[in-house]
Amino acid sequence: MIRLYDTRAREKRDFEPGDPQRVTLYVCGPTVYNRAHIGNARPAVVFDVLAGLLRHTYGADKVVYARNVTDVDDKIIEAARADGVDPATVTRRYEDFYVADMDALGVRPPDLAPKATETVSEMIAMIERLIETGHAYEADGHVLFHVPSDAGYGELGRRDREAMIAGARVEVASYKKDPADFVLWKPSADDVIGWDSPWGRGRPGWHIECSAMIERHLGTTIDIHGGGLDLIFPHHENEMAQSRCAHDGAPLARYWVHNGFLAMAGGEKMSKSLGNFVTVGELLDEGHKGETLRLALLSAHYRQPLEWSPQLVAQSKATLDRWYRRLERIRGVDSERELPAKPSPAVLAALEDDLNTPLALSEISKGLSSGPQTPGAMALLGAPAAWEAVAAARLLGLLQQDPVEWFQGSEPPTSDRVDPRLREESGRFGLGADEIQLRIDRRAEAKKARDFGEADRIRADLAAQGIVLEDGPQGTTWRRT
RNA sequence: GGCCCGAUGGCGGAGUGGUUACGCAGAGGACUGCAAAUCCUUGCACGCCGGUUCGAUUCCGGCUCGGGCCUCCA
Repeated sequence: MIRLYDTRAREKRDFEPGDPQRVTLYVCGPTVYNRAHIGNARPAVVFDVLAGLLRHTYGADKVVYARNVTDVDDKIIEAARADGVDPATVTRRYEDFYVADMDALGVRPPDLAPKATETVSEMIAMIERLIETGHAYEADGHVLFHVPSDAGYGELGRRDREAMIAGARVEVASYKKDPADFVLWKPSADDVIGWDSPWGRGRPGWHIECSAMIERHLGTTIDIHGGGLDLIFPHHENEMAQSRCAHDGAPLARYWVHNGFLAMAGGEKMSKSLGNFVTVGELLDEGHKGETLRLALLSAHYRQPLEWSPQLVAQSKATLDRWYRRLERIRGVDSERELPAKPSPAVLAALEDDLNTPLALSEISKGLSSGPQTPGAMALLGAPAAWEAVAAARLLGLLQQDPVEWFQGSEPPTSDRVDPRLREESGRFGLGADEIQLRIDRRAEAKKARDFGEADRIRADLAAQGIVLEDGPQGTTWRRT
């Protein structure tokens, strides 16, 4: 039984889907006008793990996971104007970056990635329904949702009317009937992207986008709606209100799941507006592997704050190095010897308890250490616990690579599409495998001649280029640091 | 100001009314020509003040500190 902390109930609840044959998950995706920072990647990774768990539990073909792309937004319009291009150029560019960045982090593509610009007619239809039922009104070219018309408003963010009005620091537009009313549709000037509508040429407000995309692709009431903590109010509150009012009171989602934030050194939230962020692309360009970043993101419980630091990344790398060595050992040298296994029950239990990834990771560590310690013996003898730990790691999107590739791979995942040859020439990847083997052979000869000075020189020279040699019973192996 | 979180060893980070987290780093040992890796051993903890209890890091209250939302933001 999966248990999830439901933001609306403010407690962990047993998860029961409306229809186990079709479990629906919707997560607010990126607004594509700039590069994703590592904090933006947290929900993508967290909900990727949740989707994986749901698929494991209900069957891969029983889960529908949608993560939208917001490709119409005032920030996009600004960015396009600044670059002198049209918005579609901006959104295409950054959507490609987003897909590549998430792929590097091992985030499996969602089943559906609906775009706001492709759902405008549904938004208009939903707005019309809201007007008909008295929950929205047209004013001064805008259409606004009338908050007092919805008795349930405020239940997610736990805000009463006074609090909302007191908190509204923004100047209240004169055309609003109530200070809490929010925009469903706004007019577009001639030189701004827009669509024809019963209220003139304009564009949708942010909140209606998600409501319409959910309705179209997943249905009236979905099982889980996810996103970052900061979306609770106003975004999700508004989404919830719109959908409920457009659907005769049917709730938008059975469970609301929100991830906590990443902080930078000093504990302050990482955010675009504060400028204290590091992008996924930058981290990849520094040579960090996507799986390392993924492990770092999963090292804290998803609702807890997580301070991003070089130490966190280094620690994650060290952990994965160890795990890959164990994988190498339990598997032996022959990759064909992989035994099929189910994820270990302890790891599943941890994940089922509100996605307790730190505990899950700890169980994986324990599992990988179990069984006979002789190379290859586990493959022959079974060592079920170790194999179950491997399967569990893979459920989390870790240990996806071949160990040889992990340690010796010359092609770190990269964000931009740079011709690999250019990087090779620039010395970026250092020595090739053949050259390294040549030096190892030369060192072996020196060792045989008991010329340890020369042997150590070769080793030190390689080390300076990021190549570590390890002498084992079967000879010398190497890896990149 | 309103609402809401958090505070665990050198660091990261779970968990629990009385017993072990786990990982990283450190120390000692084994192995090694020396290393690296690996294995063994090992030290180090529950913000402060009260309360409940036979017993609290764990429950309750208060305090302090930190953070988030209330405005675009994952």
